[in-house]
Amino acid sequence: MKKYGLSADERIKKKKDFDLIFSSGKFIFSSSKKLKALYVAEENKDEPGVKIAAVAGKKQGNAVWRNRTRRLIKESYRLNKEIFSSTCSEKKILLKIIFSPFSINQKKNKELSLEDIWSDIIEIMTKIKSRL
RNA sequence: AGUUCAGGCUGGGCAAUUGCCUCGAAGAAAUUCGGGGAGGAAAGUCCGAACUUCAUAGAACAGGGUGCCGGAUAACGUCCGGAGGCUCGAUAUUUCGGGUCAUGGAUAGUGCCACAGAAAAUAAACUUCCUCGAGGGAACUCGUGGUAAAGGUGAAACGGCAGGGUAAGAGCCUACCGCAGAAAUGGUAACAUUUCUGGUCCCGAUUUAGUCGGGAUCCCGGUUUUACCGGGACACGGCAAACCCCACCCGAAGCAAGGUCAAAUAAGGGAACUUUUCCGUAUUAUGCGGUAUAAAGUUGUUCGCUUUAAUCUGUGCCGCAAUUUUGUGGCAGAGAUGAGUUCCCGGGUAGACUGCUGGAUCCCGAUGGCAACAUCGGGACAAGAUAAAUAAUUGCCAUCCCGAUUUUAUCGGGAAACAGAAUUCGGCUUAUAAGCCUGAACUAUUU
RNA sequence: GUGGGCAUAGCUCAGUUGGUUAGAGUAUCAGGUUGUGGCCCUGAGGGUCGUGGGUUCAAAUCCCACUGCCCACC
Repeated sequence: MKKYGLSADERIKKKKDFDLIFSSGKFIFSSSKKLKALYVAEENKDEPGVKIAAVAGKKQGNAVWRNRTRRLIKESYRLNKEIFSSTCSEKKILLKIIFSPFSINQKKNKELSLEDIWSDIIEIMTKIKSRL
């Protein structure tokens, strides 16, 4: 597995997984309220690891803005995913997380850059890690 | 020269690092190497097609759409060319240029036209006007007829204006304009231009004159050509984006179409196996009672409790009854129905694959055409994802703006739109920073 | 991909066979009533009828295009 990669195995692809997380997941917000996250942790001894997805609601912006926001979230996760790499394999846990923007939208934050997202992603990831 | 508006074109480039999707090659695999990776609107989903399935013997109705004429096209509500209307500007009185138009039919029928006005659609009633008669001194009143000119309102008033004419008047007559019809010429056509729409006589109704109806002859046009028919006009206000009529077009649904494979599950079909053991009792009945075993249900679990272990038909042997047919009981073994279990078929859900990108394709040139476009020749292959890839960061160079130095360059800072493929094409509509091109309007300066 | 609906005063809604002041409730403001406030009574203001075109003598109403919101189906 690549150190800074984000292949298809590390993303949530199935509709059942999304239904599970949206129905029984736990919320976590960043301190600036820019982002929110839903996560589910389940025991899985065969394939421990982390799976993520990025979701942007339809009312928050048009297609270009939503795509860019999701790419920025995935990019900042990709460069920081070493936070989870050791703990999940030790505890035999499969962690599933959905990130999505919360208070930001296209009208307020038209030009979004990586620096706006970076610190919030790290904060959410460390919070989830401490709760496991 | 600037500003605004309308239309059109372009829609920053190169490199490095880290990633994603897809295709190809290598490898047992992890993975490695190489090729490719958003738009002019990908958008809105407003039209038209291709493609697929369903239904089909054909047609019509209903419903929907389109609407000046000709052409282009696979098709269109699109495009090109032309005609006409409206409008703006210039010129200066007739043309030129720009913009724009859902531009068939109001004599097929129905309906609507507020307020005001005499009247809003069969032209008639009312007021006024005029002749004649009666009354009266007169103003005037009443009756009889004539006429549709006047009524000033309205968005719109039943051709306009001028002259003649008359008792008053009227296309009643005349000139010009408008409208309508016919013919000729030009044009494929829409349409445009030009010309014509007249004269004489007789009879009847009514009358002051006119007018109306009928007829004859000359004239014009057509046909079936010694003949027949038609014509010689002022009638018909607007609205069809009101119903409607006419002409033309449309079968329905959509890639979540459709096809292939196929966990699960219901119905159905086929095959195999199972459908019990012991004891007692009775005989009209394979019955009844007990016991063990198995399965199912109940319960957190065990025990316990409840239910089920079926039904029918031949065959052979034995016992009993009777008259030989026969009846009845037991045992053995077989078949059928039902039930249960397992397997297979079938079915098609989740899921996977396919449809899936090479096509009415794009670029260049020649020929035909005013053009849209067509034909021919040469060349090119250019995203294919599915909770959905096409990205992030940095540097350099271009473009524009601001500031400083300074004199045409340098330094520093900043800006760069609208927007993301989802089966594929042809259009339309809408959004769009900056730069460039074309056109129109306005403003200023100079000559 | 397909189909349907809504937009009118600050708010909730009438009004759409086209017709001459676009109306009601509530809210706001002013006056009255009361010792004061509320309730109550009287009056006033407040509308580019979502935007832009067109048809018509006349458009909130009819037609076309656009914007925003909502709903349904496979």
